[in-house]
Amino acid sequence: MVTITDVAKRAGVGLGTVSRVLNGSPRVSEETRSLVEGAIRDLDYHPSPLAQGLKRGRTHVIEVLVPFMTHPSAVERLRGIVPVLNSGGYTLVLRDVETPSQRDDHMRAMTRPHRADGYIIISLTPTPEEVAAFRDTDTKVVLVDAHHDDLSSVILDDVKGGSIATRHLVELGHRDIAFIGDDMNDQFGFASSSDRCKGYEDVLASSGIEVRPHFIRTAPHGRASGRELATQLLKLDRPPTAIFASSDTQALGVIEAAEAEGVRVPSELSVAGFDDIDVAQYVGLTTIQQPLEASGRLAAELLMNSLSGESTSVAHEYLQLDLIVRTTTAPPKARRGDGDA
Amino acid sequence: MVTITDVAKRAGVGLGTVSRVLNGSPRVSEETRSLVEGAIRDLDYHPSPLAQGLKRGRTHVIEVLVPFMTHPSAVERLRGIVPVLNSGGYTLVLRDVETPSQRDDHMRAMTRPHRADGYIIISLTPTPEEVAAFRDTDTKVVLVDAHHDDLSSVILDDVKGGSIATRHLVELGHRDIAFIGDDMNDQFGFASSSDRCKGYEDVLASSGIEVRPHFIRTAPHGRASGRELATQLLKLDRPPTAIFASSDTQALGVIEAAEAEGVRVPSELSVAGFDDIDVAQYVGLTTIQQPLEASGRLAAELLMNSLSGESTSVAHEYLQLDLIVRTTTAPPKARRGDGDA
DNA sequence: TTGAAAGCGTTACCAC
DNA sequence: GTGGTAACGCTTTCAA
Repeated sequence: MVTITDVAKRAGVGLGTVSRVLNGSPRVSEETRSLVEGAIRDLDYHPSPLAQGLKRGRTHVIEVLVPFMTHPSAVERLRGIVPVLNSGGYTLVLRDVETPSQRDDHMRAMTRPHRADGYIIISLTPTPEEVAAFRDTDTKVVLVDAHHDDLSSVILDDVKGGSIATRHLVELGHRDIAFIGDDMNDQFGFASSSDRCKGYEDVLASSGIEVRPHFIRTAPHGRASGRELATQLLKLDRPPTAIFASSDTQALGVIEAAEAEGVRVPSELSVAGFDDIDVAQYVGLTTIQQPLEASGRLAAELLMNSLSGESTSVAHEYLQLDLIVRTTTAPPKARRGDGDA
Repeated sequence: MVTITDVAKRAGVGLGTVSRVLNGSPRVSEETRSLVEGAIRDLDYHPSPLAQGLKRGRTHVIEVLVPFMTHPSAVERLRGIVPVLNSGGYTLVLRDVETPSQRDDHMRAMTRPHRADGYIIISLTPTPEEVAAFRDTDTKVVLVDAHHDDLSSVILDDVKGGSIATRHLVELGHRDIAFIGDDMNDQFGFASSSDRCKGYEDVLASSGIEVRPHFIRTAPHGRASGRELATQLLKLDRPPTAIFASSDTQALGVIEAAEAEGVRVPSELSVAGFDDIDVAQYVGLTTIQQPLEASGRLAAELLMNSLSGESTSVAHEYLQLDLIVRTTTAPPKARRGDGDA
């Protein structure tokens, strides 16, 4: 292993001088500088990030905390984060969160010294105690898809998104509209699903449609749970004519359920999702598009600015939402049961 | 920041003793140990990974080098890698490779000291010089979806996979079968695509079907390129009745092209892919399934074993391949042009 | 402008 | 068993 001492010897200077050259100090003569640079090249010397980190108190590492990192929306956000980190010369450490205890462990670990220079937290809301710990230890944090007044964040108006999707369904003529979302009692504290549900309820109420509790179903995130929930709904005496799922992943499960039950989409059942993940266009899923990649990019940029000391204030970036109408939503047909009753 | 010295003071012992407790040395009395453990708990002390790393010469970090980390197959492999690393207490550093120069930079950087304890390289084949550097610096490396005699790897028999897919098409009755794959001249040196092409050629030859060069087309990996290549093929005077794409991603592009050209799948064009990524089942894509997640898991396990000194030898794990017949392949129809000519 | 030396937080060796 | 100390590779202060 070639160290700074080796370089110093080779160049015939003190190791302090090599360090100065390395760090671009102006207090080095031109000749000395090129001498040292030559030695560095000859020896193919690269400073130890560990030693630098220990001395400087900074690691040049950014950690990304993300629940279920293989979920399509997480991947899209990462896609936005990575290039920004790269161009800033930062190393990306990925912390996948699959259980509540992992969530807690990682949140706690964030305030430990020598860990990372900054953190991007996706879809997870820190508790007040955790936020207090961030403040006390001056830990740089940016939230994505989660909100806290004291922390910078990149967010979207989930209530509004839920409204847009539901209004689309209402305008199509649907009145029996069900909602499928993430379990709101889960220990992760995902907030977006319940906010989307609120938007759903708002629109129903303002459209004079009764909000029926048995039309609102939640389960842990995932395609399988979406499918299961939809199957229950479809087996109801009076099933919904439209289902708004709070994520595309779950909407995909809904479509699976419809297929399995022999219910045609969209003629017998309209399905709307949320996110516009990659697959959505293949299945022609009507959905609320949120700029996932941009959200990652923005978050990374916010963090870079905070790290470079450019911006010290808390910022909240709101993302644009768009309704993408594809082929899984249509006006409802006259209900089979309606004539007979 | 609380250091080992603080703990030592609090416990009223020397800092060497604290270190011994930390590292589970047997040469500590029971009483002293619990005294120290109490102090550690009281102070919520956690050793600095930087200082430990510097001293020990190990970082407890595993780097994963992956081209286009957001590609579905990369994500699936990562899904397998993550839990193994976690359970081993390792931190995951992700290096996304998007350009040849990034590839080279990261490969070179791997042999630098204090970087990571081990590396998982996905879909990238190191050059002989790079392998020599690994050997000289005793760098622990496991390859996934790439092969080198001197490096442990998790691989599949791409030639065989290409054969299986092509044979399926031949058995269906196709004789005009085209191949679409990754650019073999690209600077990444992806080998799998060309191996799959070899399997394709083998089967054609042994089936008495002429291998026509203009039926073999390659371009940089991606859906868009698959689409473009397929469009060219479809516009030929005598277009193929089946296309074997060396990846599902490209096969998806082929299907897009067929749609755009008004060519029906599978009645007018059969399409087979490779990988069985998540989307494949949605579009009913016939494909060669490879256990992507398992490949990540195996690679991580191989690396863990190598790191723990359990296994010092080079190992090559072969993955199982399965043909998944869905709805994008069917016997060819009598060719429109055949009667007229 | 440069060299020497202290110190970052830890481990491991050497005395006791 | 335990405490002190050197050393890991680097940055930065202090003299010169």
